[in-house]
Amino acid sequence: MAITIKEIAKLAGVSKSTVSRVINDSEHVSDKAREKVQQVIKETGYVPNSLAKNLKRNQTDTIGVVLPKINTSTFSSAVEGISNVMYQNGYNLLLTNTKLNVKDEITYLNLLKEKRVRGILFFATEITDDHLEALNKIDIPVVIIGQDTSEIFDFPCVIQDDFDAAKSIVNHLIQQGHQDIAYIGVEENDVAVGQLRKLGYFEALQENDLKTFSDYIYKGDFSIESGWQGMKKIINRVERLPSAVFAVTDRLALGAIKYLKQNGYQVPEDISIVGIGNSDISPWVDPGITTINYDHEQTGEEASQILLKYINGTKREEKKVMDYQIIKRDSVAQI
Amino acid sequence: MAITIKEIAKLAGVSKSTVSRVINDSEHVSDKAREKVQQVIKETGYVPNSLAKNLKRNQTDTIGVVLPKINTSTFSSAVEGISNVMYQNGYNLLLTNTKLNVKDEITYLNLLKEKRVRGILFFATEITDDHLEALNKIDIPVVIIGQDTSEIFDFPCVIQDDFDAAKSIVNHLIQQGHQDIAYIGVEENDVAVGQLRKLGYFEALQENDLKTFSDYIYKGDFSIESGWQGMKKIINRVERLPSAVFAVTDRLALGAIKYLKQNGYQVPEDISIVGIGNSDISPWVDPGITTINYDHEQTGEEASQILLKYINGTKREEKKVMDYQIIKRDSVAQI
DNA sequence: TTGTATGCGTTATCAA
DNA sequence: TTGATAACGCATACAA
Repeated sequence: MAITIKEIAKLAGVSKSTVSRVINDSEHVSDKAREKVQQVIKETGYVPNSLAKNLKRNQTDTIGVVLPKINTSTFSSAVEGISNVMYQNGYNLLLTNTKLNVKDEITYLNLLKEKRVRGILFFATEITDDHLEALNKIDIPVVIIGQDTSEIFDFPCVIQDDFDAAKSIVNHLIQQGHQDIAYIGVEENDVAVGQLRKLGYFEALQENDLKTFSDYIYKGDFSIESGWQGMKKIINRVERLPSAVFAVTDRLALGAIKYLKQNGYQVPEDISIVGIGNSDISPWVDPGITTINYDHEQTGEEASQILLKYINGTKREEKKVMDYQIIKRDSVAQI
Repeated sequence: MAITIKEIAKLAGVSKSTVSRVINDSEHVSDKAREKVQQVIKETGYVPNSLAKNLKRNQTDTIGVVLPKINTSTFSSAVEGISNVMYQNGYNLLLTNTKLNVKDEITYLNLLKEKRVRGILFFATEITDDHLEALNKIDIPVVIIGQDTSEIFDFPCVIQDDFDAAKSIVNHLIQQGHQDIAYIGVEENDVAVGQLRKLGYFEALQENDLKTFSDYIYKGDFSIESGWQGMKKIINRVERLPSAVFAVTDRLALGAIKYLKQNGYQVPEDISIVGIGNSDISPWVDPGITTINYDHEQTGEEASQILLKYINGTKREEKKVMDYQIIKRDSVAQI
């Protein structure tokens, strides 16, 4: 059992109140008493019990983070950004990892409420009725990251413009002369990545009077392996080879490139490839991947700022759409 | 202000004690009272205040994690493993990110003490006198990850066998006929990566009566860019080209490969390259990188298990050296 | 400037 | 089976 304020008081020959005043840099403490108390604290290595402090103050300095997977650069970068901002503002991070298990999200939301966290940063993938119920009852400031929930919830959200970004990168392909563009994506329960990026792809094609074929469409998961598999499936079943491939993430693009190289195709000479996300390895692989850059760290920072405003009760932004840029590298050929 | 047990009691027409018993699945509650209380809890969305509970019980279910950088696959994978084990055992994670700032480590250690976390997982890079002082006073179970501190501290530690691993992979190069092997490493304040891996390199050379030249040695940081720079420096200053390069991480290897390809060298035909770490992208880049596999997720899990044992006061392992394997891919040629 | 007393929300002890 | 009450460690209003 750790040492308490009471014992410090006894050792220093003062009352608990005086010790408390010293700890909190309060006025009205004689230099003599202050010195004595500080000395005793140093000797004993006393550290105040923040449980008691927070109970008394009825608020904590902890921010809860709910995220689907930690070891993915998108999320870990965002957490990096979050920790930057939150630490500067005196908050700590309670991290909960749902491992892509949607049910756990509800569990964790309740856990965070139990912990009386000051606010919650919620990385959403899909939003179910259970989410609705849990979030509506939570009574804690929440900012949602990654999915546009502005029409469902009264909470602010921070999103990438997935639709526009996908459309832009596919348009870039079209501008380079590509007409037969295949698609390697993910399942559609993830609205932002699975649905919006696909819609962007279709819209770009449509606006340019281009057709797509079901042969050209592959949906898998988020793994690099899935990109490899997708490329394989497409290559093997297709009548006419696509001249370009739009992969909805850089990791998928990397897998696709690997398959092509292993099977004697040159990238971009034979087939061009683009991704989305600008993974940290994308400039370094061969060829460097042309992609959309989102600054995930900045997304985390932005979401944190919005949450802080929310907590402090000042103005409340409803929806923040993060910027993106096309990064042109060497995976696209002009034809 | 959230609703409290007192109000639940009033609404349910029972005493606080009865509500508490219902919450904690205690015996000695009539079905009628139980039902009534549960109903009120459901209606109000009441969630117990864990601050008060923990204060009363004088212990928390929180594990503190101190780590130098989140968005690095080594660390984020380890955190993934940690969250696996800790969640299963009913613990939550309080995450602190030092951003490679050693001074912050001390700050965070104190913060975690203030929070009365149940145990600490400490990812160490270097150990200073300040660390010694802080850790010796902490009075909370700590497990150190990544650096061998068994001779300095009375805390358990979980490490990779960096020396052996480096020696093995360099030996593999030698077995493939390489004699001129360059080194791309990191600064030596990081004992495990900066010192031990270099020592393993030297020892492998020495045991095989091979020489190295100062021209062959480059030390930078952990970025992919640094691998690129290192390769450039070595290529440009060397009299005789090395036939192989040992990079102390896969990311450094990736940077080195990029430089070589950009400058007309073929990997592995002209120069072979190996790394350490088996990054998730290493099988997918071109060529696939021959490397040492550490299972970081498992490292996190192992450290968590040890911490749990420590917390529960059962047997205490002093030092756990994690296993490794050589993964042979396509970045090494036989000569 | 200092100390005493009270309460934060919960659990646990004891008596009813 | 229930309820009143004390206690956890701290901050604070108030009295001295």
